[in-house]
Amino acid sequence: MEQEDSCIIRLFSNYCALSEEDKRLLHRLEESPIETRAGQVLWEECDKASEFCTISKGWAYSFRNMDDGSRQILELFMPGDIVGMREFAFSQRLTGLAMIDDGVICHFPHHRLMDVFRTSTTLTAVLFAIVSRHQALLTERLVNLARRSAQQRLAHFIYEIYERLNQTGAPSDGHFRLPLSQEQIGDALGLSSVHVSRTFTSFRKQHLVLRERHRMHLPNPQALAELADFDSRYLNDSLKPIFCDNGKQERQNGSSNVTTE
Amino acid sequence: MEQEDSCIIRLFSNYCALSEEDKRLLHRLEESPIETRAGQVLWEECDKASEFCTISKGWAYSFRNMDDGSRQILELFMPGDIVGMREFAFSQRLTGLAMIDDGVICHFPHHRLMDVFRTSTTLTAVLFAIVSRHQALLTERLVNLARRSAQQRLAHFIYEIYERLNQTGAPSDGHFRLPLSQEQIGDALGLSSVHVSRTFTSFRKQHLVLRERHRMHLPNPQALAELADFDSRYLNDSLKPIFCDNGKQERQNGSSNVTTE
DNA sequence: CGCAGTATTGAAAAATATCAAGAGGGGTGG
DNA sequence: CCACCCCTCTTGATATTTTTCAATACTGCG
Repeated sequence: MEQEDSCIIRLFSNYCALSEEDKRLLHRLEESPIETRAGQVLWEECDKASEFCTISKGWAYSFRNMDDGSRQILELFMPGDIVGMREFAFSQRLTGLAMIDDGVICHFPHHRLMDVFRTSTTLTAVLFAIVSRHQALLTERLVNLARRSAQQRLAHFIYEIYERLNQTGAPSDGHFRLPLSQEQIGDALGLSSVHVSRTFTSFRKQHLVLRERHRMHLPNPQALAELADFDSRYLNDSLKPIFCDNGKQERQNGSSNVTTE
Repeated sequence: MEQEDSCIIRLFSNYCALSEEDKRLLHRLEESPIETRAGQVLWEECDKASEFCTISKGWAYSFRNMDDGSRQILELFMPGDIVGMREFAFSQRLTGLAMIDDGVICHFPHHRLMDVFRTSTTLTAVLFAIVSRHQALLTERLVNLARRSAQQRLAHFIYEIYERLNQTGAPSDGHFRLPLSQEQIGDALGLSSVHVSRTFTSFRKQHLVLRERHRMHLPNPQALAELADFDSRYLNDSLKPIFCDNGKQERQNGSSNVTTE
């Protein structure tokens, strides 16, 4: 219980109580950390894919460069996230990965995951839960891009980040850092940077979002969430206790049960 | 080797040679098949989630109803697909599921998956591979919706289906059935049904896609793929042999290796 | 001080949605 | 077999949203 510094372990612990053996296994996924610089591209779209990585410090994003020169940012990763699961079944990367901040990441090869499958049913289940949650994020982003106006998209994007940050513990009465340029935000939302700027201006006039360089302030998060038609189930509901095997198995009888409700 | 009728087993076999024991385990996921009718809603967005299901016959789609009355179709499922993984970590459904065709589906509870984790590392890895491939599809759809014109979106959508159908074996010189109305296609692509109609008309004039009710004909699939900026890696590359444990393990030494190249 | 990246604002253009009217097709009941 | 109706599709006119282009301002930094 002493090496709780690891964000991976903290992340996994959200889903299930871990045995010491499990923790030891997880620690192996964080061997050989590497310092990275802001803007550094960790891999390009067609690179060979035989590794995952975990992000220990800093933010990163996955992206795709389009034929017409534009770019789509697909996912935003924060400390504790596991990156590269998408390519488990693939030999090549399907998206690039770049650091936003300076940070620290740890690579580990695909077959290390096989060790986990072989050794710990608990960790396997938690991994599945993490992938499942990740897919929920992707789905929500898809809905956001396909069906909402520019205002709603931006509101949703900002509010999602705000919520994710709150979940990691840092309670921030509406203030937080968002180290993305308006162009990058546009790349994430499928909007031109010009329109992102206009939308921010509009939000400022409505007193919904105040942005000063990379510092954000939400005077009224509730209102922003409503504008975005934000349904937070996809972020919150996933922290329910998962079926765990280690020792106490009594949780497995009732079907699914929620933590707080 | 005699019960190869099961599409689940066929699907899994794409990734890895299966032991008889594995096949038996898989068969348990297809117990108690249920007949379903076209249009039938298998679950709604907020239903309790404690089951997956496999689709044995027919097509289905997942959807999300928006506040403004519109609807987003997220994924298209075909025989052999496993549905509902997204909610493994959740207590509620995040999207609805509806049948397009008459069909046959099989439910199985989440904890049945735990049996798989406990019993077969091979199947666990294949499951991961399937989820990974599924995530690749989602990602591609996201890029499609965020970054492409209506023409490209529709072209990409149609060509993806064409490719997926080809992969399941039915080689169809450009002819296939697409049992979706133009309104449903619009719901999938974030376009109005009117605009889908216009785009189809334009395709007909360009001799790219001929659609007659639910029958599609692609006189020149190549051209369509080019228009869509279609990169088929996300569909094809995933069939590489995955690290398998059963018996012959020699595949695990080299890092990742591709089947055909 | 000047420079490069970033943000703002206006005007015009392009893409897509909405509204509305009509056409075709297939099933059902008389 | 016909009439009718519902559903899907098509097409035109107009409205809205977002993009693009261009000019200018801001900011931190060497």
